[in-house]
Amino acid sequence: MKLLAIDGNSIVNRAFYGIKLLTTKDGRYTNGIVGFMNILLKLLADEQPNAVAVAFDLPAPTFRHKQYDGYKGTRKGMPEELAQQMQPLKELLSDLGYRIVTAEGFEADDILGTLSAAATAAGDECVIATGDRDSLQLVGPKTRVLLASTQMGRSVTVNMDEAAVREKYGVSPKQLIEVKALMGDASDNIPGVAGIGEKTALKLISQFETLDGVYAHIDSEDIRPAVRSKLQTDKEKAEMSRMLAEIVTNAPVPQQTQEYLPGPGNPAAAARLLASLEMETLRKKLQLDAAAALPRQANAPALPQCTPAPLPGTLPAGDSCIAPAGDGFVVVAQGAVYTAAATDAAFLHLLADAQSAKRVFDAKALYTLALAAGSEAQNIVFDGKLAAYLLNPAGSGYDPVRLAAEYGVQPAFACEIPEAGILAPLFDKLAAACDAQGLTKLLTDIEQPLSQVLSSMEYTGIQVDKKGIEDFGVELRQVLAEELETIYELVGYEFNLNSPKQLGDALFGKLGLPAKKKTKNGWSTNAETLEALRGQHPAIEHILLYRTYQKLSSTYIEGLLKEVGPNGRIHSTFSQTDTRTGRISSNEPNLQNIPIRTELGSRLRRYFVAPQGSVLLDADYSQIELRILAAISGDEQMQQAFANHEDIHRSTASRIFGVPFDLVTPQLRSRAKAVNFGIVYGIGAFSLAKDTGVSVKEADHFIKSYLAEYSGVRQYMEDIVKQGTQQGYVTTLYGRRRPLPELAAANHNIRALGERMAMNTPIQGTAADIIKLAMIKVYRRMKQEGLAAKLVLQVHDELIVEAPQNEADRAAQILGDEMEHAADLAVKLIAEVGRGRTWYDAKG
DNA sequence: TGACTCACG
DNA sequence: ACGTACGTGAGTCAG
Repeated sequence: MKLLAIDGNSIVNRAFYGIKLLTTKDGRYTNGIVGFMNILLKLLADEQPNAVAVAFDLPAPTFRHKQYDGYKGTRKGMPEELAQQMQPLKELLSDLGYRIVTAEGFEADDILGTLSAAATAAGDECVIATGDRDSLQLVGPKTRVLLASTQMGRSVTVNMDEAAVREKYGVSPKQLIEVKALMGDASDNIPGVAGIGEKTALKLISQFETLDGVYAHIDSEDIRPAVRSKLQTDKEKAEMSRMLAEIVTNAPVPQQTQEYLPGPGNPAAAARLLASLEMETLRKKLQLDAAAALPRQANAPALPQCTPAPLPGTLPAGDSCIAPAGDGFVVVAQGAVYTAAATDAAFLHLLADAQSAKRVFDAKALYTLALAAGSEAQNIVFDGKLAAYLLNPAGSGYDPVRLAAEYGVQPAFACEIPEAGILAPLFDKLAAACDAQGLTKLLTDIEQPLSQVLSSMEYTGIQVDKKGIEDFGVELRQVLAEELETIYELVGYEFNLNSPKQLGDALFGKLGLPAKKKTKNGWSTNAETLEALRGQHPAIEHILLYRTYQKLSSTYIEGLLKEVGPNGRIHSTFSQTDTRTGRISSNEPNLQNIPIRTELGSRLRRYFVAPQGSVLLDADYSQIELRILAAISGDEQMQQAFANHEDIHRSTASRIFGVPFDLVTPQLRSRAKAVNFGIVYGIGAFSLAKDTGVSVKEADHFIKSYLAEYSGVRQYMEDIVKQGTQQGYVTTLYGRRRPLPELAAANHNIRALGERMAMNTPIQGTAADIIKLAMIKVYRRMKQEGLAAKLVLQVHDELIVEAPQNEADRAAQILGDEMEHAADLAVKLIAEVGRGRTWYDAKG
């Protein structure tokens, strides 16, 4: 038999500090639980134990078995963020069938001591998992300690058996007790001998075996006089410490290894708990069924059964619920369940039927399905996926069954398709929750209409000049090869230049260049670092060039070519549920980060084209985030600057540097621009200094002048942080919410991050709301006026339309007008429209 | 899979 | 004393 005995408190502590703060959408912390479970799963896989015991300290011991005057039990209290996680963790472990072991008046390590002694006596093997070195004294012929520790920022587990302990400390595991008696342990309030540290203690014990041995040879020549006098002074303390240092083996806990064989537990309860803790990955790892997580009332009558049937050509009149299920879709109407494939004529008919109202999960996919079939989906009245996103934009993927478990939805009936029974009640619940949180208007007036626009954009795609991209690629690869050769020659040997680790070794190791900052795995080799090394070695500038070309070649040339369809167009996916702030994201490929800042990179935009006879229209908002800041903060200075059509960065420079408007130099303007950006991001002097190249002190001064000059902004920033802290979330102008549990963290850095997010999210999020509104308006106008012009891309503050030549004027007018009038703020919105045959030209 | 790097607003 | 601006996605390496 093999027993795995875990020091629950110690491991959960390691887990908590090793993983960034995670919370559920209602602000319950979960990172300790996640980390603990991951460690547990790894231990189970590595050790394959028969039995498992998880020992915990009891939260508030009423008495101590280690009686000692000085002992106040001053182990560092656990932070609130972790304390909250202990109960659910224990519950989860029990539900999974593992035995929790506690004993009044005994700490976890005493329980481990007891269990390992008992196991050894019974001839069983015992493996102890802990982060506490004290447990090493328990190592024996049948007991190993798996010591979790953090080395250079990464967590490692060291397997300690008797030989390993001897090797590391030069004494036997048991002798570690004697060592500790001498050196003491402040965190355990073990006094030891004053002035004797680990080194001396180890030396004494390796020579004299035990504490008694040391005192028996106190006059030995091998003990230096200074040490001798310390030993003599604290003899009593040492003997007391000897007792305290030894982990006890008589805790009142079951001693038979069999007692700790995992039981059946309660898998359904475990699944429900995991769902409520929003631990989807863990649920999968534990192989618990998502459907098992659905709530069931005790003694509830068996659910009525429902058997799926193929979707008939006509459906009984009435509303339906639709969701993706398996390879196809499930349709629930009038309490009956139907299945349908994406190409099913009956299904497409249902989608296009304007008479039947549909509540769906992922409307965008259905709109696209209909478009591909040459029709248009009608009367989609509710999208559960978008509702779930608005309720919790921090979610990681939205799945109906999972959401049902998370929201505690009771299935209406049982069905072999788990989605079927929960769909209607889930939609009811999500709709009610949106109502309760004031999100309904945002859902029905922005997100839901937008899903149709995005569907159209994805379906339309954007045309590219494939040959042009390929030729560009050939050119780049040629330069890359030359650069690579040059670099190898200059450095003196060949290595993988794409590996930051190998590059770091080359530059800072072989070449001996001064390393700036370190990363977890070595030296940082980012562009900023390399830029600072320019001129110190001829290879540096070639490496920077190589990096740039490599990025262009792999991400943009190869990445884009992979995605060009047979029609010569690229159909990116626009995700409406992936960002915390309400922005849209683009993937496969990402068309929102096509280069523009450098001449070479922006060449790529010449290959995004309009087909023969059409043009591209490009419209972007001018300074939308600063305009929003001016509007929502009510800052009169800033509003006035925009009303006067001033160059905002120049105006800011003039104010904060106290220079007449016309005397602002380009350098001052550029610094002011950096401050404006910084303000939107929730500024810090350090980062502003880094960005502008001035000293931290100067940067701090800039910020102070800015906030003094724009006092409305200062007030707004203070208020929004206060409000976010009180409410636990911040909102945009249109009521979009972002929960900010970080604002409640005890950790200063995390809280500071929360404050920056509180300052930035309403601005970034409101900008996202506004351009979404503009997209809907542009889409509707084009359609209403019978234009063939189509929206094809969105890049956060920029819209791109493909328009036939003869519609270009009209389409450009619609685009600009609708963008400028999408919102009515205290500050006017300005959109600048350009046109051209390529994206490069249209934006010029 | 996470870390690093770098492209965009 | 510490770490350090908001929001994304993709390619690459290395454990």
